[in-house]
Amino acid sequence: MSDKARLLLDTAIRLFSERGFWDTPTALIAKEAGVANGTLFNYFGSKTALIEGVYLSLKQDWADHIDAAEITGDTLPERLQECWKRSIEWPVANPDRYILLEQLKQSEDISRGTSMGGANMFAAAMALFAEAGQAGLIRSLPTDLIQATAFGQICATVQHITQSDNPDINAISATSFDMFWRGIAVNPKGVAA
Amino acid sequence: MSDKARLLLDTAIRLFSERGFWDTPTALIAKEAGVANGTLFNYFGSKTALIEGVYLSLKQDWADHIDAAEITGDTLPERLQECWKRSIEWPVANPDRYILLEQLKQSEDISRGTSMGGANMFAAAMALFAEAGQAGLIRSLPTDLIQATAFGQICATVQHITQSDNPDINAISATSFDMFWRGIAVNPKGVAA
DNA sequence: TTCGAAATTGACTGATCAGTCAGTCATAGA
DNA sequence: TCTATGACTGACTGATCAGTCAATTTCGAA
Repeated sequence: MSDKARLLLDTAIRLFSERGFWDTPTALIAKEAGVANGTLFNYFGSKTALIEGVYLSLKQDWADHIDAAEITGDTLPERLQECWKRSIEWPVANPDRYILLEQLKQSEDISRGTSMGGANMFAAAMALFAEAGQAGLIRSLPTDLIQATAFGQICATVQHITQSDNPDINAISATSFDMFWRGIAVNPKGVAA
Repeated sequence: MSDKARLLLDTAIRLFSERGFWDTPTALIAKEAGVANGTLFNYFGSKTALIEGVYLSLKQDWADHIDAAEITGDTLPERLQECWKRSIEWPVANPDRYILLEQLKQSEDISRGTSMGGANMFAAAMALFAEAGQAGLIRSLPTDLIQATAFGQICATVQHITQSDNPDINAISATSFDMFWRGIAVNPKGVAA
């Protein structure tokens, strides 16, 4: 990706966060990025293409945070908990970007193809779930349901943290993972919150 | 609410579902509702006011479904499970309206005041949680986190059902409640999925 | 230094649409 | 029947904006 495209994306992310998609003319994005109106359309063929670019960029940011370093931990649940914690950190650290991403996920402008494409944010976690299933640590439950539940609970945790004063992020993250793990584990005793 | 306002709301809900907010001109809503352009603005002062009306109407629909009949059940967990099941039924039965509601919840057009206002969809469930807490059935966890988690897991369950072929809604609903209850209960043994 | 291709520019256009308002008309009350 | 009321109408306006394109600038290669 060229520097100009990167600059336009970052400017768009900032302005979309501040003003919303439909109150942010492309001309303003170009102006704030310091390029001409027409230049924006050299890099993104339409406003919709720009919005899709923003979506993929935010998703990639989140995925990169989760995959930033090797997942370590003695036991599978510990490694899963590490994934869980990282998944919560990015939205908490980047609330504006997270809100924007949530809006885009629902938006009619993100085609089904685009919404599926790009980074799979939870590839690492999914692999660990598969391993845990093989190891007999998880009760027999639909994989889809486990994944959707995990994502739903992570978002719920983010919301709870965001609304708290002085939250202890690590503690809340551990508590919410404990709730989740008790729900799916064959023998949840092994993990303390 | 007058018949005309109701008619305009229903027409708007249908068109917003079919075409999205920003591809639905107010003139089209009025036309499809069989009234003049200007009449829409007699009932809703602006397009934003109309959108907020749609949001409140959908939220009320969902709440009405949950509160449709007295919650019965011998034990508190059974009554909670009944609430859980009803909460899932409406989105599954009205996927278009549910998707629209999710979009609106994120939308910049719904002011914080509006998003808080209107029916509290989970008032009945909240009361039951409070009772369960008093009765010592629930572990010590932040109330906020429990509520957010419940909502997140319900939405995850809806997503899972929506993506399934021939889903057994009652069974999945029971399974997902079981996952949730194991997460928060002092002694989850009492409830079988 | 010259040349050509590619990148950049920004004034412009054509279409869209929220919201207005002067006028119409159905109805109720006298 | 006559009149007053206000709900309703729909053509119109003023502003907005995505996207275009001919002109200009940049820059690397010869």
